[in-house]
Amino acid sequence: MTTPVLVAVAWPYASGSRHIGHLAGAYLPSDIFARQQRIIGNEVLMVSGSDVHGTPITVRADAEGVTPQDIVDRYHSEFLQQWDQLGISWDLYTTTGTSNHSEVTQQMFLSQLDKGHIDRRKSEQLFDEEAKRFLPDRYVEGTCPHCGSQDARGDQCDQCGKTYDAIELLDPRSKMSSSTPVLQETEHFYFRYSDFNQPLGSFLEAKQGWRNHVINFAMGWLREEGLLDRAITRDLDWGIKLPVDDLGEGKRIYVWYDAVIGYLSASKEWAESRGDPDRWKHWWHNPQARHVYFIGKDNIPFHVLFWPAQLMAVGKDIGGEELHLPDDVPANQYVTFKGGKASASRGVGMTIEEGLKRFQPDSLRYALAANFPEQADTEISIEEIARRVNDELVANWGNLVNRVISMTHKTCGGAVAKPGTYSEEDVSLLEFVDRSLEESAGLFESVELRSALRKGMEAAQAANRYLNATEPWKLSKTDPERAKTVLYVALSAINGIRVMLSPFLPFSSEKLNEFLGEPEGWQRIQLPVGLPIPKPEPLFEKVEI
RNA sequence: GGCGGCGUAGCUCAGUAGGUAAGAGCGCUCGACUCAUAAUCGAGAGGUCGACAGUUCAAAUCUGUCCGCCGCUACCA
Repeated sequence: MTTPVLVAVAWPYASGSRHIGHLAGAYLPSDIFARQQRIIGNEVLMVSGSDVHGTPITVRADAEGVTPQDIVDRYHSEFLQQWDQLGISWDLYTTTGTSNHSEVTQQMFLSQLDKGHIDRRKSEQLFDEEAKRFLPDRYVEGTCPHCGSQDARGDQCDQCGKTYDAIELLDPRSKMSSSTPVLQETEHFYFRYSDFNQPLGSFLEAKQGWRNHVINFAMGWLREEGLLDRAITRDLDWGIKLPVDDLGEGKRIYVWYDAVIGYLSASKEWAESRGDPDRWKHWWHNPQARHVYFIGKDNIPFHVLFWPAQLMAVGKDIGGEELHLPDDVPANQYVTFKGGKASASRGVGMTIEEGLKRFQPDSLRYALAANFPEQADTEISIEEIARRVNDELVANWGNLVNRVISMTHKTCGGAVAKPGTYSEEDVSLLEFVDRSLEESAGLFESVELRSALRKGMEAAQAANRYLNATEPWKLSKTDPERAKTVLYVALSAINGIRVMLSPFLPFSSEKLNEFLGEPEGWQRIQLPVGLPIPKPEPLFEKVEI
């Protein structure tokens, strides 16, 4: 039975280059999971896109003297190119800048407004008169009201660690113009997240098998003070227009309300583009569907609390049925470099571009997958990646394929030879491979990708061990028939292992598919006798650093 | 400050409901092999499981305190 699986992937912010941490946190795990789900026959819809709204983009645009759209275009095209190079298999990678996304966002907004889950409130905010802009906390600095530190950030003091509201800052300064911001009243729409504390509690309590840090974090948040209502509009001219004009000009829907809506709007866009506009309902109006969200841990509140609340709040207003809530949110923790969180802006770690410059895509994918921060923050470095590539990927899997193909040419004339009767060790190896396939399938279900990868590598190791034990290079002289059987078994093992590794290593797997054929399900299939095997060619290059 | 997490072999990490003498991969040492990108295979060395105290017949696993590190703390998303 096939299951419709929505693979929902965090929307990268088109405000700058993304780094290896983002890759290991969301984009790679989602792709690996999606590829495996496709092989086992599930109906995968994998969507994401560039998040084009938000203050950092407008600030950057101002700083460079270009338009926000220029910034968005620059990074969106950079992302597209990198996804292509990395083999990220989106069904749709779009942006939040489409008219479709605006429409869906406005539709949700109106529904929630109509149901009373959105209301209007006035507040006083810091306003930069020079830049003519209301200032998010992050763009204000000043003197800490607690410890007197001179350069405290707008929402938290790095010196004493205390948090506060930006309007409490003594001697506030705008980071945009260095002028002194003034308090100005403004009115905004608020989403009444507090309406959903109870339903969210029930929703989360019913969840089984979620990662500890995800469920702990969400439950903790609810238990502490529950969700507070949050303003979902801003005084901006960059963002989705409001579908009502109650607040006058100069207001836009704010990014963190609309970005998560991208999962739904992208699903609709995908359905529209394939000429089947209602197809999205197969995932969103289907209780049998499975929605898996791939995000970094910084995104947990948005996907485990805010987004489900927003979905609940529309009821049956979109498409006539309730919208499917998240089934699993296997958020990854952080990849760290020299103990610190990766950050492109602070120059910690490596951008995706640098990673691709140094390593082949499959090599980078392997090394990161082997180090996915699924349980805890995981330390990584260029040396670690190179080590994983040279001492594991090349030495174990790459070498296995190479040595077997090479021997197939020397003793079987470059084609799969007819095997004789299997010995005990032959059967035992193939059973090991088949068992590994089963076990890795289970690990994929629980999104334990690191362990799933290990299963494949263990099988490759078993095959290497088998070769050392059977010594087909000697048999070819003493017992050619037996040598052919051994090589048949070894090729059969490879035929199973490559299925297991293919979600992780799409490019090199494609090379194997060229002669072994596309995987037919999550299993090892019978190798046809006489199948031509191409000349050996290393699957992966060793890297030097 | 509050909340969450982490601290296990040289490195990167697993350790499921406390219970056989603490695991894996890589590295290292020794040995085997030579088909293979000096790759592979075997054996071995290596840890008072951050510290201290407690619960228990029994704790890396539970409790408390402490030390160190990281993240979040709602206007970064």
